Amino acid sequence: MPTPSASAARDAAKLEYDAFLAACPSRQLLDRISDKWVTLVLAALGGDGPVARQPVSTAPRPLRYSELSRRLAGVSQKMLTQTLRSLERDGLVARHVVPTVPVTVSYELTELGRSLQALMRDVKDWAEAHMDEVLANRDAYDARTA
Amino acid sequence: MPTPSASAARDAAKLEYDAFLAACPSRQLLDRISDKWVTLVLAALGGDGPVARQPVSTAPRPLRYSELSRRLAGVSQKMLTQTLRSLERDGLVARHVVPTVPVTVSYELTELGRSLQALMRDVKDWAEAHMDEVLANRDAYDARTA
DNA sequence: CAGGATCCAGTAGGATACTG
DNA sequence: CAGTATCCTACTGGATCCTG
Repeated sequence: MPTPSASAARDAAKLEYDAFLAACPSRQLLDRISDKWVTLVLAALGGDGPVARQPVSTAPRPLRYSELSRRLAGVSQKMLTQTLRSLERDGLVARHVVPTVPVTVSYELTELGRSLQALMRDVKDWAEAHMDEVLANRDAYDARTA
Repeated sequence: MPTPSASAARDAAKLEYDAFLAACPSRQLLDRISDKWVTLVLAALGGDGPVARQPVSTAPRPLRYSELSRRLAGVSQKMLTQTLRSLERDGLVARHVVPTVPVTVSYELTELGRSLQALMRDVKDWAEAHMDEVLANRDAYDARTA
């Protein structure tokens, strides 16, 4: 199944699925991945560098559950677990359990996950890079409508 | 031109803002743009072609409110209006009112909006392109945990 | 046509407590 | 450590009615 049909299937899929249609499964998938925590989890697991800022600093490596919860400041354990389960089910992250005591669990991106992470990282970077501009626009809008 | 918040600040912004921090404004912005309807509205206004499939078909042009609601199948008028207002306030879309009777309102992407749309289009395309793979992963996961 | 205003159900998501 | 289970609230978002 996973063979050279990669690019061929990709092209066919683009014609099959259309997120503009309410009933299309891709609409649900879009809804899933359009999530703050999904973006941040992927970013954390993928290393936060724009491309390869410092190959040493935050290189993509498996992260422990506790590392993730520390990295994603403010995330509740419920949302973190829920997000991780969802990503695991969709095959975007792989979960590794080492039966030490207490157990050691780590997460890392799959190939599929990395392909999405590359896109989501850009979105996260966009948000950080254009924050000032957006803030200024909001002020202008609010002043205009006040 | 010693403006502290002009272009120099943009570069610094990448270092200033960090969506991993709960209190950072960019976290809120990330939350805003990580929205199904935002993605779809931007895609609709930007033309849905992957890059330039048919320069004639769905070229980026201003869209009427009713055109948008038809394009985004299943969107409620509340969500559409709310999304458009939010995008307008953030300076991602421009709203044009022509005082005919009844009024004619159209929306188009701003420069800033186009910069984000380019990223979000990739995300939407990703969802459509990898739908089959994700679906297969879900089946495998569900079978495994059943 | 392009919304504004309400009402209301569903659920996302936080806080807390417990467990292998 | 890495969760699961439960409770509970607040907000999301759809449906409906109304207007310039």
